[in-house]
Amino acid sequence: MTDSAPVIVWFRDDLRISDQPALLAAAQSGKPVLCVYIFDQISKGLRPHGGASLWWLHHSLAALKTDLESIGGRLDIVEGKSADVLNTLVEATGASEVMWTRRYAKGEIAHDEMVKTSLKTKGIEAKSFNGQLLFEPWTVQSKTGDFYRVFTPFWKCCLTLPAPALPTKAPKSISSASWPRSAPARVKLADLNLLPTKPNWAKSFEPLWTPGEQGAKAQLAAFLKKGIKIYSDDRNRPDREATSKLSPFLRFGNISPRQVYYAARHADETGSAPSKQVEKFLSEIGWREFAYHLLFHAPDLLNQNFQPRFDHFPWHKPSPKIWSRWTKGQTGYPIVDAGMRELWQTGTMHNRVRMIVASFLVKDLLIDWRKGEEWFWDTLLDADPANNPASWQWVAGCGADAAPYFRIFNPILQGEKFDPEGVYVRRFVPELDNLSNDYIHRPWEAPPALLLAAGVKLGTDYPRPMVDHSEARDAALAALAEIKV
DNA sequence: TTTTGAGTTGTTCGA
DNA sequence: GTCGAACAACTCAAA
Repeated sequence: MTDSAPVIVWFRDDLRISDQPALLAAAQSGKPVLCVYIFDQISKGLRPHGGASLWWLHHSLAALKTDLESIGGRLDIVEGKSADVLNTLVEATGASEVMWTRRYAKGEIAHDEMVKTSLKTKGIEAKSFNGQLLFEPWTVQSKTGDFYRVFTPFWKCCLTLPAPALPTKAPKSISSASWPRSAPARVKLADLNLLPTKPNWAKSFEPLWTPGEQGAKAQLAAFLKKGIKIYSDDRNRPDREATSKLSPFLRFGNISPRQVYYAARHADETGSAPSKQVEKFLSEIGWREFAYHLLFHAPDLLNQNFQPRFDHFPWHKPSPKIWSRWTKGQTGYPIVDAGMRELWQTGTMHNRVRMIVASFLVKDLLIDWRKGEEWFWDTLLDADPANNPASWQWVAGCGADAAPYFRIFNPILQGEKFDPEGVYVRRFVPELDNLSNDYIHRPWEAPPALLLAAGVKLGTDYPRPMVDHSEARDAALAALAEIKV
């Protein structure tokens, strides 16, 4: 009996088989391995997935299943409370060890700690590994022993630390343990009902994304071939193709940050991409690290203003009408509307445009950043427990950054600067297709004859601006002045 | 110990 | 049309 005691690998946000330290350790133990995914939307402290994430999760699990089978393994899926499932499973299987990749949100840490303790009382060892970050949060600190609140010194410090471990290959083969009758009931992936049906709003995602490890590798290869070479120059241009599009893969661990980091370094070393471009890209991976470290050290990042003086900020409670104009991309500012519609149609949004739409919600409409964060959490394929709140707080001005409070994005200027020919706007706001470049970011200023010729009837075909930006800016500055220290 | 300078992502105003 | 200053003021490293 003890000979066949299996090792359980508990998969969570690490849905891959290469550079997967928990899986590798299990394979190297020489014991039979049980690969388990527990679909858990109910345990206290674990944030339920948003809608778009569920779509990605479904396809990631399908891919992981195939990948595990290719090395002789299997993926068993169970629905329920993680702790209950694991406890029943170890009893049923007589497992000696449970292995997993660490996660860093407040509730996740507490939850996994609880699981670890309850396994320990049964004499079962739980081993956790780092597969999610380049540097563990407790290893990066300033000279005073505190955590960093500013990115540049943070990233500088990271780069002086011992280099992250080199990525490892997938185990060549694993021997699967059987699933005893007394173990929790397994479910088929399809029975989790992760995919939208009525209506299938994810249909437009399908041609754009291939979730899973193979898809991640293909995406990385495509980026290394093209985007990374112009990354620093073009990354802010939503009308061009320079971003990596790796974020949802990283979110679900279809690829590890170490794999991305070393692939980019390699591109630099072999001269296939200029250092300047690569360094900029690596610093973006650094921002992901920074967000995770902030979340670890300031666990209430999701709900609480990082700067407490914002606790008294006079947020407006949006009417359903106002709210739907932002979410549906009907604000009357073309760059904002293009972004919100891109999000709805593709499950992602260009980084530059995320800042613009977020600034518009928070500064022009004076709506609490937490509302925006929730919307993004539900609609983004890359909805990330650290990046999402950290970035929203950054835009709102209450986050970890010396962001001057007067940094309020002007949606017209931003559009003209980063989408000068309106290529991006026209893609997602086709009703403005025939409007000339001069007015594509400010249609309400276009001469009536021009609008007529372009077939645009303001207020009918395309909305007038829901607020006057200049007035909204003054209102935001006045509100910000109220909470000045 | 204190001081100084720089810090992802910006905008407006007036010369 | 371009350019610099001003907007307010915290963190962190280096001098």
